[in-house]
Amino acid sequence: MKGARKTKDLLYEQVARIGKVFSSPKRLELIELLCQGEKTVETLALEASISVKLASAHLRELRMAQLVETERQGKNICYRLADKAVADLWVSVHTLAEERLIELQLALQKIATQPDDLIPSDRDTLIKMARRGEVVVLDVRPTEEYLAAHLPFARSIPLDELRQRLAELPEDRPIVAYCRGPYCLMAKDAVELLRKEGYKSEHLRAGVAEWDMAASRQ
Amino acid sequence: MKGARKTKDLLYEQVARIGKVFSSPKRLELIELLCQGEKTVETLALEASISVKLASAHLRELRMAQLVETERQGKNICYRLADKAVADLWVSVHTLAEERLIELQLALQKIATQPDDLIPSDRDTLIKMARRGEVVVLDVRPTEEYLAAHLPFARSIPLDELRQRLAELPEDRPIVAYCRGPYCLMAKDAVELLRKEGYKSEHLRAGVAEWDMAASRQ
DNA sequence: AAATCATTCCAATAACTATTGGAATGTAAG
DNA sequence: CTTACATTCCAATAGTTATTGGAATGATTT
Repeated sequence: MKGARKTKDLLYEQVARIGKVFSSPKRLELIELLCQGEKTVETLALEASISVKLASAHLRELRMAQLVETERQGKNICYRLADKAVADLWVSVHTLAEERLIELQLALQKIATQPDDLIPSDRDTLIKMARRGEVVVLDVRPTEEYLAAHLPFARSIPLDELRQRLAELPEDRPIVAYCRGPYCLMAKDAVELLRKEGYKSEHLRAGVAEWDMAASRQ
Repeated sequence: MKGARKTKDLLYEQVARIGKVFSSPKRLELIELLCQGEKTVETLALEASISVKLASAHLRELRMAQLVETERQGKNICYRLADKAVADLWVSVHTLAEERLIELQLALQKIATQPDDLIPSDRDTLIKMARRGEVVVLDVRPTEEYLAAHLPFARSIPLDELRQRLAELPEDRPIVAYCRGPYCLMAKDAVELLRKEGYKSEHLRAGVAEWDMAASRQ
């Protein structure tokens, strides 16, 4: 049964191609960015704070593992996830990491804002309240990302416009801010700003990918 | 905002610890084995066709990523998955690999047995038929693995005892054999043996981990 | 057609990971 | 209490992967 061994090795090796992609912090960050919608190499490099060359090299890995697709748009090359299942796997991986790694839990606690009891943490209640206008769900990501996909009833004010556009937000209702996911700090910053300005505000850890995955699992 | 960059790097680095575990073929094989129940280092090394030392080194990685727990049992040390979510992630990873990688699809086709139309491929129907005794669901893994967990209504005959124990199987009903999962070749071998002996038989690609995950998702 | 721009390819080096041999640890059995 | 056994720890080497600089590609603009 020597052949069986070879066959198995081959199979696991193929699966490991996918695992390898998820083994580098910067690739994970790129995946999370791509979960927000398609982006050019330059944008990705900028958002992940790496050189364009390095981003290109990492994206090449993603491409070779068939996890992303590219499309030329004029001068630029756009990357997008090849399948929603890639976003789901990203969510599964970081969720397991959060469950198992104490170091990660501690690091996340540090960036958490004080919870606010007036705001529900469960999905269904939040949606119901947003529908009735009892809370404002606020997407603080860049506009393009909001346009690509957003939570139900969410309103878009990118973080860097928030200070100027405060007037658009009602002062009498709580604001639930969200961004790209638990490792994106924009929502945290938004909440801090809003609280300083006297708003009742709360940070939603989930981003669109996390929300979608939770929704499709019910 | 220099601190934000550092914080993010730290977070993704933690998640990558989990990803790294899934980036080595041998570690994946060990995870799949551990999905079948707890096992000693020696057993794991033997089943994965690697040296005990190498197995120990890989298991150390799993332990450091908090994905497995150990317990001393006399002379031996037993490893087990720390959480069902680890098995789920293994299933998610190999499922995505099967969806995206053509090389893997081709390799799996080679080891697939001819399908048999009499046997349903969907879970609910299979269970219903097994309950009524219209098919025999046969677990061909070693007995301990069957005892740790098995599919509903499954009967246990380990592959290496199958030839001698053929008499236990009814000749008039189809036999659906399964083993550890899609990369385990035992069920395929069982089906080939059974067909040679005149039985109607079919190979179920899913193992217990795949079945459980599919069940909990409905 | 030349210049510009975004991106990739190639090659080199630095940093990490896998694998193996030998020594150490901790348990069990004589 | 000595020996045997299962496993891990440590150190060394071979093999991969990350990262960067410079050249090449392919599309747009002048």
